[in-house]
Amino acid sequence: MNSQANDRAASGADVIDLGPALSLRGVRVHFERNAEIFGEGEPAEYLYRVVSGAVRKMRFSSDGRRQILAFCLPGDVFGLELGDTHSLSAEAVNNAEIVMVRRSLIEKAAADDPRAARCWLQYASDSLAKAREHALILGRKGANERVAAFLMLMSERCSRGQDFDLPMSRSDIADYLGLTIESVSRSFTEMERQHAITLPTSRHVVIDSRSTLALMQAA
Amino acid sequence: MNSQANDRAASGADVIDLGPALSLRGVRVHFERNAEIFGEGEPAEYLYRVVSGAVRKMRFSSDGRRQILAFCLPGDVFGLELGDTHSLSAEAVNNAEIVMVRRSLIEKAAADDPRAARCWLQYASDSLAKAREHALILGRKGANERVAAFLMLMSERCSRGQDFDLPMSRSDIADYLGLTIESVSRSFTEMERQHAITLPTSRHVVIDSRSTLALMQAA
DNA sequence: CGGGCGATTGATTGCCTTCAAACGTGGTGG
DNA sequence: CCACCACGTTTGAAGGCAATCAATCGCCCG
Repeated sequence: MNSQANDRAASGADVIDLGPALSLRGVRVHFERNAEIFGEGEPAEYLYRVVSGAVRKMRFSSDGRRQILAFCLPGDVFGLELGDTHSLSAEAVNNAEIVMVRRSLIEKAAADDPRAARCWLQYASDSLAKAREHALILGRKGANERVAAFLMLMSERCSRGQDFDLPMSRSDIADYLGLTIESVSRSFTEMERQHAITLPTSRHVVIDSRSTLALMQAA
Repeated sequence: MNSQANDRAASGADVIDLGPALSLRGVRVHFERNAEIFGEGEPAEYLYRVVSGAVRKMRFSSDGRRQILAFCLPGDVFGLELGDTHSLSAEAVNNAEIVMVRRSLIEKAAADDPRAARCWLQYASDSLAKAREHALILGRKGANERVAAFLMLMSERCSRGQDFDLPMSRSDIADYLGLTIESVSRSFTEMERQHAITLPTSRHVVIDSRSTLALMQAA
């Protein structure tokens, strides 16, 4: 069902599109749940685009704690580096279809065409905005606020109505928000108790009151 | 001071340098302590470079809490946007000399010269790396870890030996690290107690044991 | 000398983490 | 088809750490 949407959107799903002036044909690859796509420090030879499924970008702090910096959902491009190596790791959250394009193609396009360079710049700028938004969430003190903000984000990305499926586990959410899985779970329960959401299953979220959710996010 | 500005022997103090291929002459301006340099949502007509002093980049969450996203120290470039408006505010932490350059000059240079475009890209990429590092600090759980990590960062930037001056107040540090001023103060005291640092004054930091500090940073 | 501001210290509260156990679901093998 | 296990999730109880409230200190400046 979602293959329909994706096939249509890319008019050939094996293309990576960074803007009107930068569209490149690539190879489609399948990654299984929890498979590593690339690791921190590895040579950055490709960039990637999610066709279906989800990807987590992550790093480990020196004491072994995992930090998830972002989730990539269908349509998102990731792994594009300026330097020679990847500055973080990427894994498939669940079974995922990924398109890969050699980075050298991007570099050539950017060197030849200023408009392509601008597309690349736009991508970098968007990444920065997302990273700042994430830092803002992490700066929030309360667990409920963080989880509410996360749900608002995900509903904008995933939802075509009032409900959607979370691609990732509680553990992933916890590592993204700087909390424990127990705290995340408790926040979900609390939001259900306040009739902001309903959870038919642990992964399926129904937004009952967007305003209540927005309230929890702000305070 | 105009004669100073025209003096090329100023070794480019009134020049913004984004790399070998992108160097632009600007105007030097003075900002007083706590003066706003630009506000969130304002038109982004200039980019800036710190000559002396320090600048804080910040946003406010919906409930009024201030979040500092980064400090800019001498040499740092800030305020360069791809869109029409600034995505955050900037204020002088203390009296500061700032060089301003019209953004249109950068855009023209980038459109004409691919190497200039690449410098801009490099700047964006560096900003992203810093934002991620910040997110990593905020994701760490302990207050001591955050403050230790902050001191390590600042000592790399500010210090030419074992000691340096912090340009910003405890309140600024707290809003950067997602803590309260009391927690920051207690962490400083704790690090003094462990003989990692000494504080001759509240702003002047002496690093007594970099290894102890590194240990606290890790966890 | 007095006032004001930032920083430190102390006492208490509250929230999140930790440790622990129970629950539910999906998958496998009997 | 059902029993059973594994895994992710939820819930409970207790402790720890940072926030909060409040008072004092030190310093700069008038």
